[in-house]
Amino acid sequence: MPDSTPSPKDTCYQALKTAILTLELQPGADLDEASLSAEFGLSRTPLREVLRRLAGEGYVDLRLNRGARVSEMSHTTLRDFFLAAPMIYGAILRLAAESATPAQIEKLKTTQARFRKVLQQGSARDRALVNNRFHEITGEMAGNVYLLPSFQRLLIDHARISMTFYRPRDEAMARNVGEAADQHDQIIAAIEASDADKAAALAIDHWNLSRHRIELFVMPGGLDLPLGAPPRAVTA
Amino acid sequence: MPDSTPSPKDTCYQALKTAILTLELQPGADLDEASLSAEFGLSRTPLREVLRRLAGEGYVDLRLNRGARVSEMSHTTLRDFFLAAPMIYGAILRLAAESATPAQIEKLKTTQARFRKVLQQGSARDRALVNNRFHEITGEMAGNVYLLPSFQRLLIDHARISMTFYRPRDEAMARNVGEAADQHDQIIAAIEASDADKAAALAIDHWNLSRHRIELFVMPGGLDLPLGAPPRAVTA
DNA sequence: TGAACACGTTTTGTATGCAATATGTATTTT
DNA sequence: AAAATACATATTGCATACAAAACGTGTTCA
Repeated sequence: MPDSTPSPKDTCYQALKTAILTLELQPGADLDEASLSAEFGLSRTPLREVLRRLAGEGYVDLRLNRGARVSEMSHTTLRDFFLAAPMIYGAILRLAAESATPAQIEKLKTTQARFRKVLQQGSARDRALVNNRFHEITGEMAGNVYLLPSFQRLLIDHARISMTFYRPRDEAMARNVGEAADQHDQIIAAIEASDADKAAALAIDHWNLSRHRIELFVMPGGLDLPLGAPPRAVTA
Repeated sequence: MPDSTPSPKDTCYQALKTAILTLELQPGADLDEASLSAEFGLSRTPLREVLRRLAGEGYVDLRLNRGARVSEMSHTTLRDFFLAAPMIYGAILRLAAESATPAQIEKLKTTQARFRKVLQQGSARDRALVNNRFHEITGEMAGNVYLLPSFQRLLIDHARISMTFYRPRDEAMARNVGEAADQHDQIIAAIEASDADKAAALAIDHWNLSRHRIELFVMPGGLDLPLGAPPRAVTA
């Protein structure tokens, strides 16, 4: 039988991952080896291996002789993000539609059901995590080892960005998030119908919606700019 | 002044990397911690961290309680490879053309000069490594943190596939490799001219040539098949 | 007053020893 | 003779101890 008790190492790995995704550990935060190893009940050696792994996956940055930090999210990365995301996700959903297994589709539906639930009664944290899981599953469906590294790197920052707008006490925002859930349903339908073109198109739509959501958030109507900063056009 | 002596850890990391890229360490090969740590003069602890890092970058696979192996290259990955490569590399070169610095362009030219040199008088190993470096630099130029993970994963297997056809004692193959070098020059020109569309188009061409090279190699004209194995169609 | 320096503290990096898991071989059992 | 099992061996995983590097603080010197 499979070992039901997860090792402290796995626990630590998962905990750090979700803490970073949910911004409980903020970008740039210092990760002290001693305190972390104490917190999770393992010695520094395996903890360091966990940090190495997280670094490889893009969750943290390592600096020689100066410890680990939660990976940064600069403004330049936001631009890079929206350049890469539609292309990668388009390819992922195309492949997912071509080769998803029934079992995977079932898993995706279950996750989508959970997503709708947490949209109604969950926290921003729950929403970001379940949404993240939804997209992770589409990545598993695509099953292309060369696309996955970038896709998962995208999902990390997508989850972190999500955290800023998944607490919508704002009408426009709530409607936007509801639309995202509808798109999830369409994505599932396209995958189930093996309609690769439809799936790829929906990927683009999904990111356009996401970008719009961010613009709603980053540009809530006009913040005061520092003196001397010239106003910039929002659209390209 | 910067430390001129590389640490044993870095030496080990680089050595393993190039050994894997050049197939000196073959896909699936077992990596024994004890012997490796002895070979590179460091203890198992830092060596394990090197292996973890290499795993994160896609060079090796880790199996719980069963050590590290050089990552496999199955036939299914070859298909995935040519699905992902043109898209990713197209995007990389597009971005490279948009934002390469003069210093980076200079580095690319230097590398291309080295490439032409090793094409004439270098080993297959040299050719694969310098070609790999050429494309790595284009990745640096693009500078998009979300695209790089997949791109570097592609470059690993590209280098390993290259190793099989960079020893051309075959006329068609030699011409093909020469064409690749010409394409490199065109790529440099497009980047220097900030011509993103041209660069992206060249990326596609470059992969088509690469695919053709592989077909030449995988289908050299007809090997004797084992009895009972039905002949298969080459094209889809 | 300000900058540089020296020293003590803190934190990261490495080595070694031990525990746990997997592997290979010989023996036993049917 | 084949399969299963028990045991010895080898290899990986983890904890601790030590070395080295970075950081903060207080002092000295211009």
